[in-house]
Amino acid sequence: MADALTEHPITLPEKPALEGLEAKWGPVWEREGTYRFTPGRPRHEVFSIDTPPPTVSGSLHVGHVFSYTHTDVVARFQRMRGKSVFYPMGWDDNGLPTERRVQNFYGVRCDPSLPYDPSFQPPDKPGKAPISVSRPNFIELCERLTVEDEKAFEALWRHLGLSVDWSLTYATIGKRAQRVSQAAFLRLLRKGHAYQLEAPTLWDVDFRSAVAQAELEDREQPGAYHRLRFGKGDGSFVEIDTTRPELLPACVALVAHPDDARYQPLFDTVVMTPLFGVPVPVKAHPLADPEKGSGIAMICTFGDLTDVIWWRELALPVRAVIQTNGALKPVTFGSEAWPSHDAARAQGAYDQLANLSVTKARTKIVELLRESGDLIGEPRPITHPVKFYEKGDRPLEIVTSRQWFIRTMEFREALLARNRELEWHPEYMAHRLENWVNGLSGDWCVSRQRFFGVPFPVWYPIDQDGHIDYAHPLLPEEAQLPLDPSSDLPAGYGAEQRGQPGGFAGDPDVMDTWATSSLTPQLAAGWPDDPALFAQVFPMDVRPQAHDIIRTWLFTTVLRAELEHGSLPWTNAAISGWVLDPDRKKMSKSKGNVVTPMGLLEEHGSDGVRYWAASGRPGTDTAFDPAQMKVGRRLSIKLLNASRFALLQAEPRGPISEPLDRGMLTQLSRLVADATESLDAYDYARVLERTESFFWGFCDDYLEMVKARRYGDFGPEGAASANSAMLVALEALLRLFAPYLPFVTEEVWSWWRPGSVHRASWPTPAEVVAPIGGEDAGAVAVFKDAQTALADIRRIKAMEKRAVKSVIERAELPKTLEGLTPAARDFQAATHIRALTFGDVEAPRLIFAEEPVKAGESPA
RNA sequence: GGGCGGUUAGCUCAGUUGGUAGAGCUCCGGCUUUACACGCCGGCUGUCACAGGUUCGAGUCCUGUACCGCCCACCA
Repeated sequence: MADALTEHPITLPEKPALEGLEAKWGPVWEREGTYRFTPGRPRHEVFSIDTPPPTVSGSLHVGHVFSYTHTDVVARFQRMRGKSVFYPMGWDDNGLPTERRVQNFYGVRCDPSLPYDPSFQPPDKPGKAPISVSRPNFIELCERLTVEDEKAFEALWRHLGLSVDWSLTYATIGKRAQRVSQAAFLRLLRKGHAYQLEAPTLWDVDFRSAVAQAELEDREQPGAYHRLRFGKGDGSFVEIDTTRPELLPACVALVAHPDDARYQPLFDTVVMTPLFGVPVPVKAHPLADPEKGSGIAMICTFGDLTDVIWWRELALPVRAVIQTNGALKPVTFGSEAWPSHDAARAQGAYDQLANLSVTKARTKIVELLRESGDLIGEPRPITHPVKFYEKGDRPLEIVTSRQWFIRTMEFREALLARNRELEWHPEYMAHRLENWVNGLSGDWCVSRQRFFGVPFPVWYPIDQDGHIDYAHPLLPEEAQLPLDPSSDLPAGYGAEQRGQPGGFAGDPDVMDTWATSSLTPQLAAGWPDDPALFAQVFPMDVRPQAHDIIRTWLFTTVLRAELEHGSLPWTNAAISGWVLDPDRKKMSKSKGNVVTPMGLLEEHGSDGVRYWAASGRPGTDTAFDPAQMKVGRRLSIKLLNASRFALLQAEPRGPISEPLDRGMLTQLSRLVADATESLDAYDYARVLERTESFFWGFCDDYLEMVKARRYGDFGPEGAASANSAMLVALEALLRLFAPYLPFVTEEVWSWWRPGSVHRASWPTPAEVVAPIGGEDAGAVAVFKDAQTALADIRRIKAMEKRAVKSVIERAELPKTLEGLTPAARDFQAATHIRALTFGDVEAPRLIFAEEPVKAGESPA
């Protein structure tokens, strides 16, 4: 048959091997532009990926290899289906990890009040005292350092075989990222979706910055209930439990449940705080839990988020004592804010607390309360969850400060509707976002009191008295972006007016890192400067990411796309699990169980490691398992050798007439149909499993049974049928495996097919059965019976410890296997059966040609 | 407290619309077989977490329970 497969010459290596394939093919792919995105194609011919940008100041670990492989499999599949794949790589160099690394590496500190110094060069080695540099200089240093990190990352990704288009890279710092972040922010501001407010805010006292709800985590901390008594004025007392006695001076009310009969008589009466003699009202509120403590609680400004709710809903005054550094600020009793029945005593007590940290103040006040007799009994130790900033070391406080917010609360319904529109893989992950949106308690606080990050592109006028007029911000034109209000000037002002009465002041804050990360689709897709590219790739097809950052990255990206574009940012969210160590714990550095990815790739081969990764099902945490990598490596080697066998003697060729050949191809076409459907649904693990399973059957049963015929034992027509079928199967199998094992499949492809397998078209069921004129279900039945009988014969030979090639003079098989008759010749050749009959027997009855191997055992 | 996922062989996991329990690894035994000893063939191993229910029939569907894990929560 003069088919297309013979047009290309076949060149086979003597001894094929996996070693060196990464080094061989990586440069070829780069040179040939195999993975290059083609601009200009219409949206429906594009598959675009919102690649997660790894944090470059960190290090890549096996978890990255795991999840990025999943994305790459999908990318390769879509490319083979004919899509132009937009597969960029981002570098996340924004945020605290980079800030710290740059500080330490160069020995510098950022001082946003300094002007930009274009000639600044950092010292070769960091000095003892940190050098202060301007924010623009600091960002330059960051970009310089991360370039080195990015090179190492890229080398690893290339070695792993990610089919990223390396001409499409972006960063989350630098001018472009700032321009996008600032432009998006200004648009929100002009639409009224961003606003500024002075309000109680979650505050990290070490970072001295506000943090957002999404950045919180609970940690179990030791604490203690302290029972305090408040005087009712008639000589009797009411007792409350608190874990934060140091906030007693910040107490503004007591609260109990409206239905709590014990405290109903006290509602709207006034009681006196111990030590300080501050009169506070007793209030009723449904959030008070009668079961907790004594059933009545003190409200402080602010001990926790419940205090904020009570304070707001009960319209209570503010008596803040925690400063931004976490110490208690000095206050004056007898003042308007701190009335007291005994101001001198109150001040005497408080002066011992002022300027102490929270923990020291707690110890001190317990001492004072014990002396005064207001502490009832001793503190009862408990363990309770306390809110922390996820990167912080001390519990969060709540501090009143001016912050920027992006509206989220009023868009909750819209976001829930978008969530229903989004296709999640696996589907159940949608609950995570739904729960998070339903649980939102406030708008998104996006400002951070850090130096490094994207500045808010905003200035404020300063009036003649030197007061900053926050209500009338000075905004730039979008064309001016990016800018830094600490060095750039608002229109109509001169540099000498900075900070002067009648002049202006730049907004000192920077944006939350998620304010930039939430724009990765826009950042990668050229928004707002390249509308053609943007239209070609946005909304993107898929966001791949892990499940732990659904509430942060995924949520904020959906929010930003809704607010800016009124659409989803992508149509699919593919969620990958974590890599767990064999003890089922998350792999982590601190546990010392992290393996370097490059070492793994070198030991098991990239294809071997990818095999392990791709066997982890979407959303499912997967055990780190080198044994699976060895299996993947073995599969790759098998692919080399089986391909070599198929190609070793590819002539003669001709019509595929033999039932085993036709049955095998029919099964393969069904596999192709299933694989295509599953990959469309992101179920890459299933496809690998099915394809692998077929392939082993192909090698162990099909190839073994057609071997003799293929070598010409039954004439040229039989050989031609086998050869042609094998090549059709091989060509399809290589393409099915290509997304998973890109190196070995490319190697084999290069022996006999032109171009790259990764640019070849994805196989279709019709194409596989075309040479046999469509599916041949009858041949499948023949193949299956032959396989069953083959296993039976092999079992008997193994049990009797006979050689595989030992000859069987006569065999009688159960009638249930009679279906193999059309392939009897192949079957008998593979099993070395001379005469074959079928009868009413349960199991095969075999008469071997020679005497049994074991002495004393009679022939069957 | 709310939500989600899981529980199948010693280990890691498949099991598509209900129809006689599977794979790989491990372990054991065998085989120099003209693609592969980086190989091949075979064997052992299960009250499908538990209790009910629906059904001719349940690993699969329904209800409940237990345990593991994750996410969330206003945690005095």
